[in-house]
Amino acid sequence: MDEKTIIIPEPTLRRLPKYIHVLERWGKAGQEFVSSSMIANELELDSIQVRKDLSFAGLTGKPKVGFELKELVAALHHILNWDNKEDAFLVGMGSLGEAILGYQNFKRYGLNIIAAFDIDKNKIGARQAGVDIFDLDKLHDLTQRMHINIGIITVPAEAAQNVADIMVDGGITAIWNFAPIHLKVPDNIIVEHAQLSLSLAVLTHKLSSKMRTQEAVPAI
Amino acid sequence: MDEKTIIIPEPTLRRLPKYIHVLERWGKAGQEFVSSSMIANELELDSIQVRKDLSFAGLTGKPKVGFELKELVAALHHILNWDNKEDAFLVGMGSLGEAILGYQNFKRYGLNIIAAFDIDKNKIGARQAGVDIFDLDKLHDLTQRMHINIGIITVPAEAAQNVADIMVDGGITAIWNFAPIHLKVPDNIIVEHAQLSLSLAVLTHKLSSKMRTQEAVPAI
DNA sequence: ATTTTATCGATATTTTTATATCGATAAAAA
DNA sequence: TTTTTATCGATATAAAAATATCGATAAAAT
Repeated sequence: MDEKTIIIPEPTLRRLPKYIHVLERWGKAGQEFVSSSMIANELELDSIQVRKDLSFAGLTGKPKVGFELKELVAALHHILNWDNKEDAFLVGMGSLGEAILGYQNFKRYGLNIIAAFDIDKNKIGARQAGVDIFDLDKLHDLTQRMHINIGIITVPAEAAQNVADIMVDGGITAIWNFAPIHLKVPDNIIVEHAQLSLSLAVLTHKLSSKMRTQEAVPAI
Repeated sequence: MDEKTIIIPEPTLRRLPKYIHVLERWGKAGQEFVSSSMIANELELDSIQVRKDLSFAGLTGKPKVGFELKELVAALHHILNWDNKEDAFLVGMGSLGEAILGYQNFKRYGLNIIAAFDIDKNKIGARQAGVDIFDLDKLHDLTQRMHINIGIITVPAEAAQNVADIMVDGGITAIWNFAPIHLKVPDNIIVEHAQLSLSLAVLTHKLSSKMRTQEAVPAI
């Protein structure tokens, strides 16, 4: 009842995986307690921010020692629903699709890709990373019959909207979109754009501003 | 002189590629002018926000018609330094590394990956997507000799810090990091984390909140 | 020729996010 | 046992980002 009313800010959501990653690493090393300041220090964040983010986990930390590590990891996983396995379909077996299929780590995040789709006859029927590749024709039917919630789009931009339409029609409720195009879907469908170019944009812009600054102030 | 003093907010930087993508699509279709509201409508954003973002391009739009499309695309490219080719090294020829190498589109963003590195003897010496794969041993020397600015890290988390250290030591100034770990580098080095898990976190959290809400309010 | 309209661009307001402050508390040190 | 210390957690403030307002203007419609 509480869980659904609390809205977690997106910037916080994006930091939670970072916390999980450090905590899991420390957990393997045998650590039992962690404090906000330890995490902040490791990730070069503000400890107040970390504490606020962690507060969404709903745990109470002990003064002077912090939080019980395993408990905290479990709570963070729960927030992201990474403690639940969720089946997904992936469409587009180009290089990016293959990479995502091959990247076993997603299973740790509860993402279980159980089938892939493409239009290329040479790919259809084959298996990749233990997953069968089907004809795109089958997407609608299989989505519906298997009650799949998550669809991953790794097709070229021109094909993406069509794939999204088929997914939505088949009952998919969340789309992870890697194509560089804004998908138009009904309001109740969740779309997360995971476009590498957005991240690259930040990098290249910062690099060029930096180079400009250095040119302006030559070696002292 | 103006260019370096104006700081562009990161949320804006992350939207610029989206604008570029739509504009290029429309440009191919023969469109000559675009308005903020057209873009906003297409991307489901606020037109005021789009106008403010576009203002960083430094162009003046005409009332009633908007901006000259080609001019705007060029200006946006320039902000991101995508009108300049920048050589880069990629380290880690796992599935993600291969995907990035194979994803030719990055060339459109000015990113030119000219060599790849790994520690796997079976991969070293081979070519992938027209790029030679070298022994990691060679990374430091080649970075230095070729004055490479951008390093891309696609190795497992455990190996990432070491690779980053070698890159920094070799003179790299910007790192695009795909490993799920926070890299510790000197202040003057730019690091952009492009971790898929951050984006997945937003998706899975939203999906689970949505499912909880639907459970609470069963079919009407 | 005049009015209407869609847009820009500047400034103002609101909302969101990040950061600071401070009392309370449990562990460690004196 | 008392003091010091590191932390939590709540509340307050500041900074950043998103959104609203409004006059100016050029194109289109009347």
